[in-house]
Amino acid sequence: MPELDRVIHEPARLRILMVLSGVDEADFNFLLSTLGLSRGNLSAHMDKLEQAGYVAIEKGFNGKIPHTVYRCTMAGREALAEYWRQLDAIRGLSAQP
Amino acid sequence: MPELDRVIHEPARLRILMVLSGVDEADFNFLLSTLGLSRGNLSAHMDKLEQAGYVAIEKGFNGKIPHTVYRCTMAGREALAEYWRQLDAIRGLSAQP
DNA sequence: CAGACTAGTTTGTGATACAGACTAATTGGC
DNA sequence: GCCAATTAGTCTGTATCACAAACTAGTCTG
Repeated sequence: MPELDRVIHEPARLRILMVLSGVDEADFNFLLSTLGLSRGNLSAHMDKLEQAGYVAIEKGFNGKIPHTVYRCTMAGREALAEYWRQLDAIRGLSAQP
Repeated sequence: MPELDRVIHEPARLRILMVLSGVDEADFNFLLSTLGLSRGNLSAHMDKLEQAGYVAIEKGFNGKIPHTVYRCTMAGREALAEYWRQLDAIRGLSAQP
């Protein structure tokens, strides 16, 4: 029985990964406004994604204010592809005459 | 921002609904062996699905032993279809050159 | 009658999504 | 210079929830 990756399965993180996988890099505020999460929530999700090795976090400064940039790793892209495969498998679970 | 139906989004329940939507009716043990859940877990999920109005539960007896049959309701089928639509929307979130 | 099995349900627990409080630094008004 | 407000995140408290183990109710076997 194939199991869905719970790190990716969470809707907020799924959206984050989908956005990141299409965009090369994104900063905190971009994701914040794109996804409509609270800051605390976004921060927590990015932590999880980093711990899973799915995103890389680069902390720096934009002039004098802190600025964090997120990037989807190769492992993240692969896990995401695998996730969609598993979901397709489930989707095929119903239809047969 | 379209939100995924959390009742359906849980992998165990998604599988339950996919099976039920393709099968007209199924009993406890069939789902148990098909999905490989614990009895407690399956029972709890079926409760949730019933409370959401996605499955109908019919309790009866098979001879003298209790026998419960589950059926996917129309609302369940619609919610499931809507769920896949939302997921497709998310899936289209990344890809464009 | 005692022990084992069947079909579920209830309960306890550990994990976790989310938001609101908090920190640290910067900028603007007076 | 100083107070307030803003920015960029992080930390903490809470309420939910998936899961399994224990339990219930009743049946069957020896």
